[in-house]
Amino acid sequence: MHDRLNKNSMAVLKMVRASHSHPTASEVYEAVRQERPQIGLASIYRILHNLVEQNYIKELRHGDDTCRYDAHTARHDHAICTQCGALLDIPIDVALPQDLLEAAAQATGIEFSSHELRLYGRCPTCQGQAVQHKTVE
Amino acid sequence: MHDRLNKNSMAVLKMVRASHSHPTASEVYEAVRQERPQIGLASIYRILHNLVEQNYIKELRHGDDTCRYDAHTARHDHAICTQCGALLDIPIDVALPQDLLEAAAQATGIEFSSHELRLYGRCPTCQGQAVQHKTVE
DNA sequence: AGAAAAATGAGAATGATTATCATTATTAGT
DNA sequence: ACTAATAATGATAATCATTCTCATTTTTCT
Repeated sequence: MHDRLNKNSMAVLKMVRASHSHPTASEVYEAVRQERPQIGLASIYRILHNLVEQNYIKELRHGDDTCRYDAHTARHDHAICTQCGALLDIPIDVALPQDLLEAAAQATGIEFSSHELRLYGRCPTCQGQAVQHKTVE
Repeated sequence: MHDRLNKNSMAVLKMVRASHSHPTASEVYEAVRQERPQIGLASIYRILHNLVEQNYIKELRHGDDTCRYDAHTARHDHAICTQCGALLDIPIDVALPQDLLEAAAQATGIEFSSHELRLYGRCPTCQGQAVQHKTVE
């Protein structure tokens, strides 16, 4: 565990930071290959795990079986499309009442440290597709 | 797609309902095998998917790579242990202000239909273990 | 009963992730 | 700078949850 990042790690971190679409390990691999063609997929996984452990990035999981990465490490909330599964960042700060969060935590006995709000519904793209679908048929 | 459940499906549903621990497909398989020893794992997966589709149960996913099932289909929130990954139901209704949810949905453009609050922190078991760990060492 | 349709289970296939390990790069001590 | 020790790398095999395939069995309908 070192503090300083080497070239491979820097390339991975830069890629995740540049992407706004929560890339998967494979997507990171394909993008980083452009700059560092000799890098292996195993290193991508290793480096992503290290970056998560060192808090440079966060790991995201939802519906599908691949996990995604996000360089936006500050606490924020997500919207999940019930049709296509897309995971969107909620771009505003949703200030939930602290007392409600604490009451909920107390009800389970956990030592409350953070939270996330998830909204479910059809994303703008899928709403558009649904309309188009109807008019076409 | 039928309305009526057959014996295998009933056995699976009963097991998921009886369990309070969000069982995985393998756990359901092992438990259902006791009553119906000839059942195959493929059927467990098929039946679980059908039950989800027919809204008898819900599928849950968090940190690990296995998906879990829950017969508690009413909207409710979860607490996730940051140490062991346990997913606990929050046993009270957390009434978040509707206007905040709607504002958040509007910010992403999704057609808001439901939501889930996730709390993160150490679960009671892990809190206990941490204390024990310290006194032992 | 008998034909058609659906469900079943055994095992193979898939696909993301992890482990292994020989090789290469980096660091530390002198 | 020179070597010994240590860590990082990448190719490939292994793992494991889940899905697919398909021949057989069960159910449904008449």
